[in-house]
Amino acid sequence: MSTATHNAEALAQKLADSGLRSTPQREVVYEVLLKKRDHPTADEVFARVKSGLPTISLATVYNCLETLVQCDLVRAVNFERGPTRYCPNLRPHAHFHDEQTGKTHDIDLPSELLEKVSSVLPAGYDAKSVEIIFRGKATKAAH
Amino acid sequence: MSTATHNAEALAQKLADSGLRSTPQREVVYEVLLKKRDHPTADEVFARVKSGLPTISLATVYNCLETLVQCDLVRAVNFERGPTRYCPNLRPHAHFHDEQTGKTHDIDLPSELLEKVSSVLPAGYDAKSVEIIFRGKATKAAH
DNA sequence: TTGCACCTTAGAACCATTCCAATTTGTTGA
DNA sequence: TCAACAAATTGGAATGGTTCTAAGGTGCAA
Repeated sequence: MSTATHNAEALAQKLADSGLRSTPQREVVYEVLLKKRDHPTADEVFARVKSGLPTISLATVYNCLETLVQCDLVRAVNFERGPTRYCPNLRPHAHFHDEQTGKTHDIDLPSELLEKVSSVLPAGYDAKSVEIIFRGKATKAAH
Repeated sequence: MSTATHNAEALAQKLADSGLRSTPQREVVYEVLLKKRDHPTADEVFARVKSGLPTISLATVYNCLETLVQCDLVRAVNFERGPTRYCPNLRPHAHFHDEQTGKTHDIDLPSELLEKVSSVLPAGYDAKSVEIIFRGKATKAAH
């Protein structure tokens, strides 16, 4: 079975879990995110998706991205006012924002660190998620 | 010397350091941020500032906020697509975003933790700043 | 095979922000 | 003191990302 087929089935499954349908648009949008993990904006996804599905509309791309976020297949990332970016990496990770290049890199986080971070919360604060963003420059490229 | 006067002088000093002038607009915008530290948007700042300076324009509020950020007197905060929020708290701190109320709380961070967090960065990544955002619900109000 | 809920689509509308050109204000040095 | 120049403010227009709306398509379920 090809990777694409496998992803499509995993997607169909997750969508079904939420009572939603799998559609060509949703499949292609998801494939595009998995294929090039450079935190694209909705516009960039739109451009990439069009080569496989020329009649798709921008509104649909927004809809699909929103759906994927709801189904926990994709994370929406916002830092620095500007377009939302999308990330199919579901492992716990931080983002490193390179101020020179504007590129965003994923940084894996040991679960031990996440616990440590959450432990600074005073009583009465119940965090469902933690997001960590680094800003600076990357002197060498990473994966 | 009143607090307001003291703040105004600190502001004038910081502005002068960058070769900028202190103006009534900049003073009032800064006062407004210091007075109610609830991470207001530019629009909210605009509304609050108008009571003291009825002829100020929204464009000026944006300009002043940008200036204050440049002078390191204020932090601009962006999470959740939506308007930028402004925060006069300069101590290292994280933000806790209460998903029920939409309110944002400051969480002080021990410098020891910041070091720990930064230590997860692989070689080649040089972080100038770290931002930490919690999301969840606050079962009791804090400060 | 008809009905109905879900999806997609194009374009209009929206909202936060930035840009622009025209004043106003402040500062400097003649 | 004043002229001249720079810095700052203003209102409105323009922009860019996103959401809304209304209309048309698609596919499962009785």
